[in-house]
Amino acid sequence: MALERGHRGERRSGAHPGAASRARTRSGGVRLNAAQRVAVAHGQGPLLVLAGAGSGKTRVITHRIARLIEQDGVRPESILAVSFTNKAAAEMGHRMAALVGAEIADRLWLSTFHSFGVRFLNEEAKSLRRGGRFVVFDQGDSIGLVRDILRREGIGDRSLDVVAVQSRISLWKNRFVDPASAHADEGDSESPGQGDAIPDEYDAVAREVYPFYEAGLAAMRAFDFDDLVVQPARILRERKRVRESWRQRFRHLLIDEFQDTNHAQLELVRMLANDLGNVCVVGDDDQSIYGWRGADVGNILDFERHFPGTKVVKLEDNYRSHAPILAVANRVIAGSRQRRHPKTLRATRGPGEAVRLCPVEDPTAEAKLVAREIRDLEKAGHKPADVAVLYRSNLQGRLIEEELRAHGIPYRLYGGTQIFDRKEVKDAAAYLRSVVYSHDELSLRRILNYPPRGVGDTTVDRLEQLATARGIPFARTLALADGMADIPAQARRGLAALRQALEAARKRFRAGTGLALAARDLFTQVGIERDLVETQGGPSGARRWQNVCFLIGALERYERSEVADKPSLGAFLQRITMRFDEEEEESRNRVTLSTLHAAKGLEFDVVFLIGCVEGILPHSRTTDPKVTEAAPTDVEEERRLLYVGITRARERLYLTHARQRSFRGRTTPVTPSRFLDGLTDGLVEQYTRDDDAPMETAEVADMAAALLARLNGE
DNA sequence: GCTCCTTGGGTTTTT
DNA sequence: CCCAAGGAGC
Repeated sequence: MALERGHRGERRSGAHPGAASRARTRSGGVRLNAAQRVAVAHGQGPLLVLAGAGSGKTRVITHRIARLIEQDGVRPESILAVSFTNKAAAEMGHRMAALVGAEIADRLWLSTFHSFGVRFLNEEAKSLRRGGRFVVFDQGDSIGLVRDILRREGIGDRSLDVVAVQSRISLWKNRFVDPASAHADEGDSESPGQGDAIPDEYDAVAREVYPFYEAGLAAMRAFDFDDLVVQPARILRERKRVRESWRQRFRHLLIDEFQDTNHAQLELVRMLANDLGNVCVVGDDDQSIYGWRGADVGNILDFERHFPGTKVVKLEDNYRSHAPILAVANRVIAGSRQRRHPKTLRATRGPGEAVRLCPVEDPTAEAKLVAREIRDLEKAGHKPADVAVLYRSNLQGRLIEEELRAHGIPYRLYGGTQIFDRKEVKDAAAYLRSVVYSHDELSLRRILNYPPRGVGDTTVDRLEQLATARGIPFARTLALADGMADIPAQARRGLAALRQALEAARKRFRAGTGLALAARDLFTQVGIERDLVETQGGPSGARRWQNVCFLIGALERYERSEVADKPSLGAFLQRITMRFDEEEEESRNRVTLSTLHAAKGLEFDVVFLIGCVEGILPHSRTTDPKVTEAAPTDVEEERRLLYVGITRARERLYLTHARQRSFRGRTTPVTPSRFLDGLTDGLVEQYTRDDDAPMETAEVADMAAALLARLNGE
């Protein structure tokens, strides 16, 4: 029954026995504090848990679920717990298994909004005009579709930002504004979702594209990420019987990270909530950092209005950080000018070290400081894995990376470009999609001439014209190309070869066994391996083929794990589109490099929060009046970003700010972040290293030795 | 149909 | 300054 079976296998391989997991909690053994107990003990009706950073919210959720099952006798399959990422959902599975045992944990519905949506739409497929099978478009696909439409319909010029157009449409969709209403909205200041954004040329373009976009999805039998939430919500709203049946299914809903939900997600929760209103939401408005992509902090601020009679519990005891770190965090967030649920984190861990405020000359010196400190920390017995370097933009990470490498300090980049986003993996996946989803024109066009087989733009145009003229799907024209005189012989041969390869693969995949093998054969047959390894050549070509092999490996793993259900290529593709099977985490001992956004939910003994300067944090895009759409609320989101970063630290926190940085090739002076104002009075201490100078011979020797040791170790 | 070069842009990102 | 994406040229 559980949506995410992923955690099963991992747990079997011996992850967390319950005792170990309990021993790990720092909240004074297994006892819950008073507020936590209230949240766990709450019976029927809506519950809002305002969980400050490090206040043990996951414990509350898991203990609450366990209590519902064990004391109230709620059946596990009638509990739906929604997280934001697959990783969080899997982690929840582990924790639940530790609490109530694997058999019971596996019966729970633990999922993300989006994987719930897929499950829902698969089940309700009959009532959808798109028929039984649908392809899921990720954001890249959506952008690709918008790009095609802009080109095909001749809208705008090429300076147009396609991403901006797609994001307007996405914001509309999430507010249930359909293409017709988007037109009706014209001039309405409420237009694209983000409150007081000024309607501009992009609204006009997006409005024009929107109907084509929706038609395109329908023709391709595709749902984009927004649809995965919006469509279930809409179906539940419009069909009483479907609604009643799903409401009966779930006695209790629990939603984590509620401050990150958007309008459509709230609506889905409302539609799923039964008459008892057994909805428990957990979150922290002070950690709301995804407003820019449509998250509405109002969902948590006004939860009591959405669900009358809500019981509110505040978790303010922090079990993570030492007092000075919390004092700084409280001070930073108290400066917020936005409406919030007032909260103050209380320290339960000892007093500890003052937060270190580090002025440096420039980002290079910043990187050097970080690397040198980490080396000293290692000497003092800290493990690299206990240390993180956090920053506003990925660009900043580059410099740190270089410096750590020079010092032989092992690191891992958190987030960053995922393996499934790599071009070669997307190409390979497009082949699989073309096999399964004959209507997925986007994927078909992607592979039509990859690897190069003599099919150029002209040929594609001809086929497209033919499809339009005859009113047939684009895919069907492949079979007709042979008879078309205006298509060059080479292109005809190429298309025939592609068609046969896809057809042969389709037969093998339909059998439902040996999926991975069939995929590998397909990739080899159409020449992906040859293209990467030979044509493109070099070590990078081999590595890219390895990435493709990773996809094959993921398919193989899926095939083996999902023995209960019948494995299907379609299900696999839906999973990878939703980043289900992310890269196996290298749990080796490494320093974490991460953006502030990606760091939410993580914690470390030592945190370096670099680039605390105006223009970076807050980012200039949110403060520069010249930049369209910069609203005052965006600056407050930057403040919360800093707050999130600060509260990642358990024992030691460095806040670094450079005096100058280079911007567009120019060296520009910068000032410390406004958010640091008022932190000087005893909360923090100034910290500089005295070796902030050319390296000494001994240090060079040290670095060389560290590097050598690493090279030998790998 | 493919390759090199110019041009423009440079925040965060999971699903 | 550095990178990615589209256009002109081969």
